[in-house]
Amino acid sequence: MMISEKDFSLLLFIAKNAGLNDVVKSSTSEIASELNFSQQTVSRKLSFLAEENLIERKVFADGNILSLTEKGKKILLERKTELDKIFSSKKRIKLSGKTQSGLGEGKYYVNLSGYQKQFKKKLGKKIFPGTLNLKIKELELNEFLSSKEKILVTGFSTEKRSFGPALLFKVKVNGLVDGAIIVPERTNHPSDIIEVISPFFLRKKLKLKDNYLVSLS
Amino acid sequence: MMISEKDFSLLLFIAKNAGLNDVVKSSTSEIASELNFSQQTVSRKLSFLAEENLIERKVFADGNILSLTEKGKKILLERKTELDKIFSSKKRIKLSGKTQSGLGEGKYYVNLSGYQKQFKKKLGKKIFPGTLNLKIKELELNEFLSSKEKILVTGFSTEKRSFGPALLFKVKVNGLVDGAIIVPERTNHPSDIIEVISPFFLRKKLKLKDNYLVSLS
DNA sequence: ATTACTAGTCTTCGAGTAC
DNA sequence: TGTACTCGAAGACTAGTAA
Repeated sequence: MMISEKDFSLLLFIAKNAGLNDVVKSSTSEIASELNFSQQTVSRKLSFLAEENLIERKVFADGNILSLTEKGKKILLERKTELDKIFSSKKRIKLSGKTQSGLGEGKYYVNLSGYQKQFKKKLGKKIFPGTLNLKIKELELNEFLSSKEKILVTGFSTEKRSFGPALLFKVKVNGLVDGAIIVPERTNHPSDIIEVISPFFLRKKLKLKDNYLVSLS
Repeated sequence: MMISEKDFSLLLFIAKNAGLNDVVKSSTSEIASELNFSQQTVSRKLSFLAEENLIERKVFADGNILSLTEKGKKILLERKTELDKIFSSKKRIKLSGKTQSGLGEGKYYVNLSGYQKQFKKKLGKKIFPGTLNLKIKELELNEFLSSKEKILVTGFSTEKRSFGPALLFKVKVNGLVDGAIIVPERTNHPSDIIEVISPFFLRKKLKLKDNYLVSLS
């Protein structure tokens, strides 16, 4: 079931006039002139909304008695929740860093299938087999990461050795490109270099060279 | 300009992914599969939204960079405000009263064109030339009225005499019918009788006789 | 890979009316 | 007054395809 904009306006009209738990009495032509629809459209749409169980409707000789059903209220609430989220989201804190040439270490780890599988599952996409190294200010990093959700990547063992767990923090690189900061869960040497993974080869996609300024948000 | 449901979904998609003040990069087909539209529809609708100045759009060979304009944000905010109102409205307090036969006094005052004009302007409809008298409990009345918005009706003078200002409080009679309680602004004798005006002849419309119970909300 | 035009199909609208 | 059916017109959608 897909409700149209006009359907939604009608639902809103009923909600406004009846409230969530009361009824409103009105005729199709009265509603029509209020919403700038035709009388016929209101008639058709009221039937539809009642059929879909979004409203309760009783038709009398002099108009309709209308109220919202639980399902109707739910639809309105869903909309409200979506909009609330959009307007309540805090301003993104940004973190700036400068590109560094990596040692190829990141590439090795990120390529391990024990990690790759989890990246795909938790970030939704296959990750480019390499990392972008950024030099940042440690103090800023802590503040930045504390505003982000932690995603845990568990450790695993191969026949030869074991690999520790890590944390991912989703970011937008230069405001556009999806990526994630990856840090070992228990790092013994705090560092001012972070590694960013992404479905894309970031150096190429963003045309980066060493010592270029990159923003994460 | 009337935006459709699909337009709105698209706007919402951009708002969710770009946030209010940032951009998002995506292709028409990517958005299409996300929203279950066709690629062509997304293309058409993005053009439309950009034309209507609801979004800013830059088209590149590998997709679009999209963000909300102030006008786009405003539309979302309007929706949010409407829904907030619906969900924040307190439960209506009700007031019960019993019908009384009036003295015809109310009818006289309500009929004066100096008042009638204001009724029409402030309540939106021509008022039936008569009042419904209800006997209520004064304590309940105060609480009830304090939850309502006051609408002021100004006094006026004719050649013969002058008429004082009054207050209106919009109500629903028996949960259905629009009406308003009217009280003189400076009443010298507090009373347990109130007068209700309405676009309709309430006694007839609600099939009332003396001493019938009527609810106001 | 993209975006977006064309053209045919499907959906939705409202004027005219019936009841 | 009401609601709501029919039916022709207008609008919106997508498959095919060009660029």
